[in-house]
Amino acid sequence: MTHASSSGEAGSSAFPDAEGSPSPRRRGEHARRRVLAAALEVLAESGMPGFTIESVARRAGASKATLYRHWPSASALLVDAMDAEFRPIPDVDSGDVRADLISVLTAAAALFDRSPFPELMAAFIDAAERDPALAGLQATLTGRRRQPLLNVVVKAAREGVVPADVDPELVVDLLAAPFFYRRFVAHRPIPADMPAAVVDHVLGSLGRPLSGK
Amino acid sequence: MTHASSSGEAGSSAFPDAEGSPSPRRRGEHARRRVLAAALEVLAESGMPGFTIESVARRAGASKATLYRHWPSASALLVDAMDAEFRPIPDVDSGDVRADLISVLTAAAALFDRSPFPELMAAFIDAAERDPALAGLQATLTGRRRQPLLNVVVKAAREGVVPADVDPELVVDLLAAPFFYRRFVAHRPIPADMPAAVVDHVLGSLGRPLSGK
DNA sequence: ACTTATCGATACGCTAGCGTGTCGATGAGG
DNA sequence: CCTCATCGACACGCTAGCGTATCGATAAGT
Repeated sequence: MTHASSSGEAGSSAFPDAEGSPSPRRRGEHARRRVLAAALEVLAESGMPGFTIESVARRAGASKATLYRHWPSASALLVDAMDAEFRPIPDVDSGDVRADLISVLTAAAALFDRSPFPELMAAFIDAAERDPALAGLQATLTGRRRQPLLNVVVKAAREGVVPADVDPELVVDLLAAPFFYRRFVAHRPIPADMPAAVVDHVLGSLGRPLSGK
Repeated sequence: MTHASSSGEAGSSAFPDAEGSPSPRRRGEHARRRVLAAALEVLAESGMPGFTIESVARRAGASKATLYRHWPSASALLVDAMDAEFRPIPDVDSGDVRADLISVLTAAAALFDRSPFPELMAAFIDAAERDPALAGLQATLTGRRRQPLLNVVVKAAREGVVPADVDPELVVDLLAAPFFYRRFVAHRPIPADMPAAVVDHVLGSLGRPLSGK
């Protein structure tokens, strides 16, 4: 398989290497990268309705034939582009759990204010709803972005800063979710002190789990 | 103006009444309702890319001319359709704050499993990102759906079940957000006991606010 | 029963994207 | 320096949606 297929796992990012030729020409790599970047630009600007082979090719200064050479469909192209965009996020570990959480969440909140992330995210949410390959990729990418947060929470649990019987994944949900919710659902502003407020609420609940469960 | 314009406030839902005729014929109401229902079906099935005047008309068994008679654009039609779909949610007040919260969240979580709500929501998130009228409508509709939760929280604060100095809106965010996040961002399942777990975490944090704020 | 606004159907020219195919140009590997 | 895979460009027939216009049919109000 020479390109990311819409049914395959996310993140292969394999070159289009012909199986017969011993040492394939790699001139295509430049074109490929330009197309991936153009794809994200188009998606951010026009959303799924405007995400079109012709439109991406035009933006990339590439020929349609080149796109079809690399990807079998617009959906497959989108998978590759999104996978290339969202790289892993660096970890933090200052020793202070609260500070680390606030730091990560503040960085994340900043993303919501800067193009093209929110537009891409919104378009991707819609697309993933109807394309299983995109849904799987979104799950993978989300897990990737959750990792630093999860690491801090797990470490805190190991050190006893937080009770060991709580589900770390749920804690990460509680921490990260409000920002997505405000930005994409409620459409209300995210104040600068929101990361601290969220962290304090969640940490507070973990320090003193309810008895009446 | 005879129809909901894309720049107007949400929820006018006015009939198309000609200003000159004293007693306008209202046959159009049937057609109008069929079209609104069809619009939501199409949107849920095909997302924004497939949300098309022709497609909606076909589904509604209506003529394109009829659609253009009622709405100036596809966006205006979408505003009306979404506004008609999401009616206010009934309040709950059993006297038990925890039980009330869990009840509302469980009902909400059930929505995520049943078409066409999630598909509509996803499509709407994308659409609202690029159309200010839709963004405003989404904010209005979201506020409408938050109301029951907000009432419970405010009541709890008034009764002292919860400290009075917390921001009720933020509490509602913390309660509602994780479900949207799981469904549309993380693409992970929502277990049956998640509403209780979320409520307990959030209530726990409110019962014992952090000192280090 | 008559009037009349609204209806569904259908047709129009137009644009845009699709997916494929064919060029000559080009640039990296041998 | 030569070769050949890949490139960009362009053209093709096709489909789908756009927005407008014009019909006779229909059903509500009088």
